[in-house]
Amino acid sequence: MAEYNFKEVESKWQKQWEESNLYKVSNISDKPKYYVLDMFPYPSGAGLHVGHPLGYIASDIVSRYKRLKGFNVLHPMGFDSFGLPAEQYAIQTGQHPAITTDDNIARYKEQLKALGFSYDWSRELRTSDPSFYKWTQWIFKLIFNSWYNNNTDKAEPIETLIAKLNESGNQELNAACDEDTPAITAEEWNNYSEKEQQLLLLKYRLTYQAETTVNWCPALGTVLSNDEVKDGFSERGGHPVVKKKMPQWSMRITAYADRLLTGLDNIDWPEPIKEMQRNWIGRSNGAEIDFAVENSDEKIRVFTTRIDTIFGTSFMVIAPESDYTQPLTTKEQKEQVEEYVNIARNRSERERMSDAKNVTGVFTGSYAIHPFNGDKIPVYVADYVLAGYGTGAVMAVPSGDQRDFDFAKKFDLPIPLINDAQKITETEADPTKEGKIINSDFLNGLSPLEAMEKGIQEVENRGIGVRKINFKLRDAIFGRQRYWGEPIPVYYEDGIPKLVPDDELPLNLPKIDEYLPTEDGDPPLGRAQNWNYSGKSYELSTMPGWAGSSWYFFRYMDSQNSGEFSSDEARKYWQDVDLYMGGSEHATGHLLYSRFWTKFLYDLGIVEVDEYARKLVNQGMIQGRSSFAYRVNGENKYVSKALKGSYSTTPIHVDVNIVKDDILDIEAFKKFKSDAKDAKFILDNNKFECGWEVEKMSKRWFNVVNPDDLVERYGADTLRMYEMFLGPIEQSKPWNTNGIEGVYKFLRKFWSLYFSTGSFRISDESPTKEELKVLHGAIKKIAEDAENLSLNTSVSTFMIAVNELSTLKCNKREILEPLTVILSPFAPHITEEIWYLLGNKTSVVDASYPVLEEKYLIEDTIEYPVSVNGKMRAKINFPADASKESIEEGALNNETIQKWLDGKEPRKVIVVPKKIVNIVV
RNA sequence: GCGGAUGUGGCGAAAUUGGUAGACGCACUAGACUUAGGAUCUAGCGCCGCGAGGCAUGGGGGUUCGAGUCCCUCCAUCCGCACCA
Repeated sequence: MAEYNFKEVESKWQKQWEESNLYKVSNISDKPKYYVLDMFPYPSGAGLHVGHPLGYIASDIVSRYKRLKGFNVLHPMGFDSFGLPAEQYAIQTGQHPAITTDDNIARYKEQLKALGFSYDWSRELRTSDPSFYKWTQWIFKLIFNSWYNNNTDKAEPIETLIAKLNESGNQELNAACDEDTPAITAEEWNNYSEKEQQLLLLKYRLTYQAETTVNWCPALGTVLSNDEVKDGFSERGGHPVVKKKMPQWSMRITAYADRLLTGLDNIDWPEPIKEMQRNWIGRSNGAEIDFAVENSDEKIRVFTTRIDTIFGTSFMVIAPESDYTQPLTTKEQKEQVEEYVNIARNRSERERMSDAKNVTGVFTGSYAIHPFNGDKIPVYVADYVLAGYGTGAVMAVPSGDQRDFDFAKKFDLPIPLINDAQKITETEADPTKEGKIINSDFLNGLSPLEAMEKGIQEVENRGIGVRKINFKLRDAIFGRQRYWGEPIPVYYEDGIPKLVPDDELPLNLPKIDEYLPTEDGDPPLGRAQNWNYSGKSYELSTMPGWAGSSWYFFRYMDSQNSGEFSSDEARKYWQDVDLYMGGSEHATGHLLYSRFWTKFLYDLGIVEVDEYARKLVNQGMIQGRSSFAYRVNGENKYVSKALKGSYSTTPIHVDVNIVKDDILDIEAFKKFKSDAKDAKFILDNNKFECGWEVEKMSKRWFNVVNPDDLVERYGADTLRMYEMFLGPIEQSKPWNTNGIEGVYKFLRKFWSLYFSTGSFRISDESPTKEELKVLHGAIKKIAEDAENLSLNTSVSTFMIAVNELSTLKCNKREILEPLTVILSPFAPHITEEIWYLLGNKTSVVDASYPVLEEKYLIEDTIEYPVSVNGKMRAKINFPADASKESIEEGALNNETIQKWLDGKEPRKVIVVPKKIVNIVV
């Protein structure tokens, strides 16, 4: 077999690997552990496209590299198999989503296996599998049975809360709870009925059911979490979303806001992801202040981060949905306010956002009293203030805040200046933090920063407010009115949610005959027969998509364990993920929720770590690169790109699979587009060139490139290396198959190093210094690149090494065997075959990474570029052990240099060892 | 508007972190071998110039003997957030 036959080689070894369970990993090992995790895919019907494997290939290379380096590597794969598409397909066809899902997974696995990934498939998991969601339900129960103690700053079992309530009520409690939790004494608590007690506990539980404003998507018939809504539309499907009040299961993620924020400092994640999470959590420091209301007992409590500007308050604004609205509206204004509130309430998110520039609002008729100077301040209702943030009311400082400014202009309210550095214009406020405070009584003369501190102190002294930290983060809605998700292990007794006992788990998803909501508007589970716990109905909503993915990384450690979430030994050994590879689109969803659950499990002592992924790398998105042929308007005629300027044309999408190097296969095009079969083609240089544009990879634009086709044509090893060669892993880029030939050519050249005159022939001669230098140079560079994931340059390094060895006609075992080993993470099949041909009985996977010998890299002489006044002149060789002095001496006395110096004395000589000699005249 | 990232040949990209810019690959050009092949090999390939040489890392300015790299400023593209008080 002198010719490299990738088909034969790849299928042979894939079969071998599978039969011998080569990639099975043990939880018991003396080796250090390394855990490489890919974000598991949702198995969609479309199969993998060429963008999906990008991260998988990179993580597989790292896994294989770490194995060679002597680590015990956990590298699992599974499927996030609950989700909307399978359910919608079920609604249309009646086919059970489990069947669709199984089919899709089978196809995904086939595709993944064809790429030669070193996954331990014995650990495969699926979130929709009862043996997996049993533990998702188990965690749900733990969360339900916990509360957050702000004093200890961790979650605790609900029993400790009950003990405190028995003892002293909730007066001394410092806990995360609902806003409307009443203050009660121990006596009151003890006099509560069982039901009343349970209702109160719900206000503390880390997952709870409450009437909440939710994102309701009528088209999908379900609620969505904040991160599933983009610009007022659902992320999946792009349907409009409205705000609606509904009783919903929620997770009290807000209890963890601070820890989720500070935890970011200890993990090696990309800065943009950390920044997105920081913004999403949105911590801000400030104060809450009470404003009295004229002729009323009401007080308006506002939140501000700029208490230094309090003397610039010329009006107040409350949110339309705010509880203040009703009591503050006077009789005269009632009609107007109600009308406004109604309009505001019925506007969709989308309308509200697109209309953000239009300032609207209505006077309530009430006046607040400035707490420091006693001024009368009119109170307005306006929808630019949100009910959900802070207190739902603001003190408006028009000179310092643009929204307040716009409002003041529109309603002709005063705009007092409170800072000597403020420069406001006709249209713009100035929120400066420079300058000194003016017109502000006791704050005068202070800098804004000083004034903030003094203001807060004063407010606290007078007992009219408190220092306060606010977060943008909201509790996460946890229920979905869908079928294809984990059942929530809860039933209802007398309207109180009760947990299904552990020994009844998993609570299996029941069979139903139709997947639509019931006639009464209940979720699909309302159709299930016997969906009850000894006569008491189970919860009808299911868990959201992010439930299973919030903890799956712990399950891989011991995924077949049926008695435990995972064994202590397994978790103690694997600890956490060393490298997590996945897309940045999960920044404020999965990547935040999973940190939350990990911290929770850590608090309960179930897991050992409070951050589960040390290092995260985001692979870039692969975009589509659409090809276009230019059709002459009004004629059945197409024109090559370079000539289209002379015609009036319309670009027509062309299937990228019939275009090579931007040259169109015209015969294939005639078949692709039936109405073009008699078309004329105006060529340029005998070729028809297509234009191209970057678009999302989608069937619609005929720009989907399927990895199977490329594996068929070039083999998995070529595709793997080409995807890495494309550019830095973190970078998004359009897919372009141009250039794959170069990698294919490389592998054939590599192969031919081992063959001469048609047969495998390898020499046992000792290598020359030059050959050793090539090898060790490669070992060094590849190891460095693998450590910091510069996999694109490693491919280049291999190409250079193979080219050089090929030029040197080197076929020596001592060189080629180690080269095979360092290439094996990148091209596992071809190297496995070579390894076998070299006479090894075990897999190349079990080889160890060759030891780098720096001595082969050290040169006898070093070539220094020599420059005069910063201008490069030539390279001159110096002995490798030359000192700075001897170089100066040598360089200055060099005849050529003397000529450049033109007889002048050098003013300065700079020698950077191994780098440069620069002479300044 | 706020936050983040990125700008280098015809294209994808390198650049040991301040030291010969464009490695490696694609495309292209010329040649060799060929029972013409989508095989292989050799050479060329940033721009201007016959040449010596000059100009080049989004634009402008600065620091330095020396800047793709550091500083200031402007511009463009992409991504995220968006009435968060």
